[in-house]
Amino acid sequence: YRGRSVEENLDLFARMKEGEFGPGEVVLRAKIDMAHPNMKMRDPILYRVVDAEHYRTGSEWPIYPMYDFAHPLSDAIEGITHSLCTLEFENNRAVYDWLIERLVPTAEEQPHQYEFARLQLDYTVVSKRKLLRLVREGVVTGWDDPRMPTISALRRRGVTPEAIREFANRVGVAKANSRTDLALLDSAIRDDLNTRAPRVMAVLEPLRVTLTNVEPGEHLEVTAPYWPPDVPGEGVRAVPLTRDLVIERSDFELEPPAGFKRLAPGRAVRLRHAFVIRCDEVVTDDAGNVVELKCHAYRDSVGESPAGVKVWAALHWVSESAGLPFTARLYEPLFTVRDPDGAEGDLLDYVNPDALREVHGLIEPSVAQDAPDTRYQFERQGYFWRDPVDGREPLDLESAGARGVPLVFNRIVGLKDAWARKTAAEGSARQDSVSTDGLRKGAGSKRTELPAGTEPRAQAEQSNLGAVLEQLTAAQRARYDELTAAHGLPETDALTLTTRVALDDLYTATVAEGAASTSAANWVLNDLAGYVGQEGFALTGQSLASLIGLVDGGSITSRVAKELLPDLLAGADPVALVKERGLERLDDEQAVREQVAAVVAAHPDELAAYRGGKSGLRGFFVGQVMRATGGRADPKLVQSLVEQALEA
RNA sequence: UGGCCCAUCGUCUAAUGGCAGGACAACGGUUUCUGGUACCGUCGGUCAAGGUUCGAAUCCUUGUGGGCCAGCCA
Repeated sequence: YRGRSVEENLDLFARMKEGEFGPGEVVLRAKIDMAHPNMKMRDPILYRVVDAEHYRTGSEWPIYPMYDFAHPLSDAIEGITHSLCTLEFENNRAVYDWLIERLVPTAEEQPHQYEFARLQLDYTVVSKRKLLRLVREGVVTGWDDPRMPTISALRRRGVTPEAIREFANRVGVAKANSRTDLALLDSAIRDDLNTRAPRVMAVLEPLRVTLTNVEPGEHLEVTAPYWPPDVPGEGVRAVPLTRDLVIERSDFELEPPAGFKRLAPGRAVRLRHAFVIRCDEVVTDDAGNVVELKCHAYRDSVGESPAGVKVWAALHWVSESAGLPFTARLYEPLFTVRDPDGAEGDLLDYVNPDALREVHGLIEPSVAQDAPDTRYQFERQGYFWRDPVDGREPLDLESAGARGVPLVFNRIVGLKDAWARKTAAEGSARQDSVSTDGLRKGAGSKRTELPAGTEPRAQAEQSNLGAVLEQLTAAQRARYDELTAAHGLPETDALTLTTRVALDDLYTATVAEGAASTSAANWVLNDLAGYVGQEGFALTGQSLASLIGLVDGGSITSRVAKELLPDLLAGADPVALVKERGLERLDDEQAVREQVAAVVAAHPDELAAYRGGKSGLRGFFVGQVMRATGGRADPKLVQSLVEQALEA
């Protein structure tokens, strides 16, 4: 079909549009190159017949463009300048450019496609297909299940847009495939919520505390500020304080380990915002579990320290009779491995069964008066808000005391917990010493493991050269011998020239114009290899030879020569350019010395740092002088003068 | 196997060929009625080997590792 005439194709396309053909019968393709190394360029399909119901045109319109056709056209029509997409479309850019060049007349109007790496997160997957499977198979409750990495899930969990943007800023944009640590997300969320979440007290896993010297019916009240002193914000609330309280189970230890700063038998701690209590008696059940603490209250210690009593910590608490029962949903990473995509076997084998944990606790009653979308910090626990789907029933204060009020809080993110970190670290250290290493997954880096058999690399390369030489044709072999023997080029250089004809042509032309063979080879191989063969490459051997002459003869610095390169590639004459722009090398010691002095004088801080031992700054000074002279100063001279000036 | 892309502290990311810097994490300290916050400090990196250059994370070559492409999907 590639040979069919334009007229015939146009007619066929018109009939395609009229709906004469069914799906699969005909297709419109771009005639590019069926042998193109990039598969996307092998005559890509542009239009096909689709038998589908469109939400606006119904089944009237029968043909639809492929992505590769629609993308460049819609960009051009909409006046897009930079079209951004993810890395997997890199190969498609060739088709994009091919179409744009043919369809958009001027370079100024031509849009360009740029690719960037997709954001991937540790311990989760972000591919829509895989997330869909989690939804379909009921691993999660839906796309907005707070365990999911979707925007709707983050929103439901309580993460603010500002936190997500800040996270995105911290991650940045690059072309390297990477996988971001969840800690980066967590810290962005905490930074955001720290200044906007009022503090309240909630006990997630309650342990009963009875204050022996507070009467059963006695109703005390403390006034507590919503904000700590270091966070701007005003307002207070009343917190009921009664004989019956609860504290966090983890805030009491029968036998406190070293470093444990909380409540234990005989110890005293402060009830946050209230008085200090002392644990006098521990009540256990038949199985030996701690079920209740009987404590003495230092009732005069609100706002002051009781004399002669060591206060170990300040603990959050809630009145058992006045507090509101609630459910807390605690979220952990969705998967048990850092990279579930890369793990062997079925994805679902790595789902973390504890990604959602529900606990039932008590919260201070003040929250009943707040807007339902208030985000709180539960002191010493984390940031929470009421789940927008299951936890937003209007709260009736009258009935709030009654159990069964649907008060459901999501943990948005936990607070940093130095104590938990410490105990976890010690725990795993103990484990490691017992178990064989590697049981705790090797969190090691992606590429530190060296491939097996890299030892005898030098040898391998040696024999590799021999093997490559074997494969050369007779003509190539002759050329290789000529370059190594007659021209005196190193083996690797000779080999590259031998196998890359375009480079060899330029090299030959340059040498023919009188350039030294090693200089010519260095320039061609090191500085020009990336440009030779590109569109608009107009550098001749003559021009290169005269450039080399200028450098080797000491007329210009190599730095200036390299800066001239873009002009030379476009066909400019080096000698004329140097004359026109006044780029001759600056050898006048007095003039350079003045420049050095000026630069040193202009950077007193750097000078002090250098003299303080930051010797790398010498390069900074050299660079500044080179810049000041437009790259013209003889770098060796600059180097020695800078050294003199810095040591002076 | 071919073509294209990528490689910098444990993680993410900067650095017109001229100071390898920042954030997170970790570790230590100060402050604290949150083992939070804030502040100070410490540790730690250019995948490897060659080459070009006065000077290379940056340019060249080769190697290694990773990603993408062979749908009438996007």
